[in-house]
Amino acid sequence: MKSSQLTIKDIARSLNVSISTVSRALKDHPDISQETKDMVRNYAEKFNYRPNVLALSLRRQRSYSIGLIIPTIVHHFFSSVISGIEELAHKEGYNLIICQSNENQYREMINLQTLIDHRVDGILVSLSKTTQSFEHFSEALASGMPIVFFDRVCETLEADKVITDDFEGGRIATEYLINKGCKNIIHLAAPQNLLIGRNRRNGYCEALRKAGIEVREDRILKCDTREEVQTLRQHILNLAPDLDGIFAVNDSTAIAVIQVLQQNGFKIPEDISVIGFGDGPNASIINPELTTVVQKGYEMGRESVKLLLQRLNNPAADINYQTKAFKPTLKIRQSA
Amino acid sequence: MKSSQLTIKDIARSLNVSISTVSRALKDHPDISQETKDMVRNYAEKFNYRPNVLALSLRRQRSYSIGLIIPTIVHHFFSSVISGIEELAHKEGYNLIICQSNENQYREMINLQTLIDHRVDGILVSLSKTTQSFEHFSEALASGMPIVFFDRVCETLEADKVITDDFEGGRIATEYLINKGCKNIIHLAAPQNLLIGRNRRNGYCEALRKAGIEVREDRILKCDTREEVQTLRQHILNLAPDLDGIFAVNDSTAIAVIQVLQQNGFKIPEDISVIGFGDGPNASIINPELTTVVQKGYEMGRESVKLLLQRLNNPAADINYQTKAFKPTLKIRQSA
DNA sequence: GTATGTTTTTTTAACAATAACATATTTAAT
DNA sequence: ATTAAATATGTTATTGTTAAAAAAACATAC
Repeated sequence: MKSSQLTIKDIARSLNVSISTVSRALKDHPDISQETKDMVRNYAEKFNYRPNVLALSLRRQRSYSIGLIIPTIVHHFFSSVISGIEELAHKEGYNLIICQSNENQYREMINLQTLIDHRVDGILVSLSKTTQSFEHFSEALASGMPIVFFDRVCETLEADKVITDDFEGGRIATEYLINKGCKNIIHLAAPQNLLIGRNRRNGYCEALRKAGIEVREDRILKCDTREEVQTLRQHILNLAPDLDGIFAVNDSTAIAVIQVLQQNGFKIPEDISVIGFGDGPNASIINPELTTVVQKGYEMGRESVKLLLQRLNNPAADINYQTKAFKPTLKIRQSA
Repeated sequence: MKSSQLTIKDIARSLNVSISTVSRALKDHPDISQETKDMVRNYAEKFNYRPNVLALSLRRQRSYSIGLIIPTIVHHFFSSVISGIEELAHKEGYNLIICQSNENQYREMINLQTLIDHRVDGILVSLSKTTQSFEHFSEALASGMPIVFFDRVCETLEADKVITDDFEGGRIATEYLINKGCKNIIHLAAPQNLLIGRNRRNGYCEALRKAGIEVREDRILKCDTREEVQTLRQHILNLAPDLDGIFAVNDSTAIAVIQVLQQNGFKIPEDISVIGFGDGPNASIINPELTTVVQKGYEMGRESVKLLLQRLNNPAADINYQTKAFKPTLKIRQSA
């Protein structure tokens, strides 16, 4: 921004009035005469005056921007969330500062500090996979920074949260497999430090228990990426002959197993039924199309912003933290 | 940010020194005694002083933030670009304000104004599909705002640009089909107001011409989304018996045609070879895996930031605009 | 013709930080 | 002892904007 923008000071000088007269004229303050208002506004319009948001933020002690800390941007679910956040935030006059933690706790801490330094009015966070301690967040919360956690949240942090009912998701997926007649179902699970990991797993266990099927630890594998499926390839293939169902913690893992199994002669869903979690666009590209738990990223993004704005607009507010849980549904296609 | 943060003023008051002494002590100014420096810095550290970036930006007339206008976030290529941008920008001490144009020119104009209002130091843009006029950008450029366009750029705007060599991409894809023996190749094209649309198409035409194959207008269909494939479904199926090759302007369109063709008994690649453009994760999920032109989103994002920073750091600089073109390569899989 | 009231405008301070300039010490050199 | 230089600190102005307080300017009433 070389040729710096026009300021009210410039206008004041040109029009031979004081700075505050210009300021008030522009915001239609009743003290200013119509004549002066017209003069100022015509001038402002003519030379395309635009208020300096930085100065406003400093003055108002409110920046009208919100920060986002997200584990990875290149991910269908997360990018959907971002899209929902961006949409509503801009509609409400806030702008969005994005930080990527890259699934790294240290980066997450840096990101948080950056956003606080930039005096954002509030922060939206989905935890990184490797985050094991939460003091950085509890400190920020204690200092009065409004934070809304979404999807990957922490049980012990008291704050507003937006989640998918992951337990229910795991439960209905597994129940569906059981109803289809599956008796030997493995679960490809997310890291158990993540609440979503534990919840989906617990939902899986609950469904088995309810059906009177023994929950076996050796049938729960920590495996939540395409790459990990490759790593565990042989192990999975060894198990496969005894299996009739797989519940994977996300779509890409589900798809990766399907591919591995198919390459080794297993028929999906005839030999083994597979269910994923997420319902991204990939789900309808794989053959057979993937049966999966639907997770509404865009809506979750919007809801997170809603909760945040609620907190921003309600004054001190009774610290009555809300958790909004989205009920997952099962999208039935061909893989199970 | 209720309990407002500590300021140098607070420190000055507590320590009974002047504000500027604190300011200088914190930045290790040689005029300040070691004693005072230690005192101030200990205090600052103890009470976790953090400078107010807003005030700094205002003072320095530089915000250390850059803006991004992107057509859609939920898109593998674009989210890869965002990821690359975020990565480098933060590494270089800039933060990133994201705006989504939603393929809408009006939104794009609003986004641009928002970013200018926020006094970002520079802007990164990929044009929306519907953008037909470019005055908003040329005005901003004229006023001295550094802008780097990437991927979807405009020929007539003088600015730094980062692109894929789309002509070359279209050419090598089509050439590969021809070498495989295809003689009846259609092109599913992007809107022709987009330069990438024209370039990919021209590359396609060039390859045909070089091989002595007639370029037929009725073999170029405007069709660049999954949905449009559905709309043109019947038309495509009518053409199909005469075809042996398809070059689609992006992966999702390629995949959608493959699915439509397969559902109607055509064998890919035996009956018809299909090539896409992009090389997203979907490409290896479809069966047969998609042969496609590789487009490096992450790298393009980084390169865009590099060009922008170059311009920000070079003073007035001779207006010597650069265009960085990434040479595309063909990732050969099974669909062609 | 002064007091009071109303309207309109200007001045000042503030938001957080910094740079230029000014001032007060101390030290060193003559 | 005097002065210059070096050292350390404070004051003021600045960035762009707004709000509160102050001050003009003008009008009306007695």
